[in-house]
Amino acid sequence: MDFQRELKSLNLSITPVRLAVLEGLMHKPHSEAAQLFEIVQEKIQTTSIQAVYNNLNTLVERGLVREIKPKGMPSIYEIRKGDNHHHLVCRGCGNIQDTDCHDVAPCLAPSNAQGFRVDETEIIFWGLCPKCKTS
Amino acid sequence: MDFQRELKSLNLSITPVRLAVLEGLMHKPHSEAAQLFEIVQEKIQTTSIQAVYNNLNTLVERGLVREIKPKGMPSIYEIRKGDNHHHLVCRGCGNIQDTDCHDVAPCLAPSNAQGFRVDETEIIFWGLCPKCKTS
DNA sequence: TGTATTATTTTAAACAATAAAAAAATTTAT
DNA sequence: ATAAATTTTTTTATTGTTTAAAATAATACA
Repeated sequence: MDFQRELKSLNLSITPVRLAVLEGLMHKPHSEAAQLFEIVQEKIQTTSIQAVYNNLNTLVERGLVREIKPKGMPSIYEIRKGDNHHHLVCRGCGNIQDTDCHDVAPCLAPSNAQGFRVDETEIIFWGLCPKCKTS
Repeated sequence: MDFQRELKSLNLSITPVRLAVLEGLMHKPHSEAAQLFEIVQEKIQTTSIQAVYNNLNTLVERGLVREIKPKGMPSIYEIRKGDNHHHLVCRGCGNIQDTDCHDVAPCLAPSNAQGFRVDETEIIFWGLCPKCKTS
């Protein structure tokens, strides 16, 4: 994925921190800000968590990154792909997995939108992952 | 709804604060903790927000109350009903509305559970409410 | 009624995220 | 290539939400 090109097309400056955030997300999807900060820090020792938050926020605003905020956990982030996938979240250990949306319809249409203009459907499947299931 | 009976069957003490929290939720669903605190305070002037949080947490644990945490907003709470309804959330003003689940299947079955034992499907429809849509 | 348990109050603290402003880097236009 | 304008980063501080801990009070149970 050519992040430089992506950034340029969004009129965002190409900076080392920004690229490191995107590469970090590419490499470790579902990372939270603090984890990304550690990853970025390996490349850029002088960086700050504030820079990570700043970048995550602008990238989310511009639609390049998706933020998911399961309750009880800090926000986690992933590169936004063209697909419409959802998430499996383990109540035990917080492990998060992608799961494809098998049908577009239920994802776009609430049974009664009550006048809302819906632009996104967020689905979280809560449960226990294979490991936590047995213990 | 007989909250006293409900609490008793869960082996929870029946206390004024706890009843006021439940009545508050009954009366104003989708309230956040701070709002509930105000409501409870009208009846019990000496109460604390900590008591509200404590009670919300135990009620959520015991399954009597549901917590929804849309990103960018504090948790909001509602009495858990037998149904499997979902939520419309306005990006503009934070307004939250219930919407029925028109089909059980998509709510229970991810296309690929990857070994997870799924026990709940949480769906948030994001968009703009009628008011925010026009402005 | 007395004892054990549970809840409440109070005070403090943790945690996640945002705010603001100066310094530095990047982009744009010359 | 350079200067000016813009954007980003760093640094420091702060906010907002929620949790923690311990003493006090209330409730439940025998």
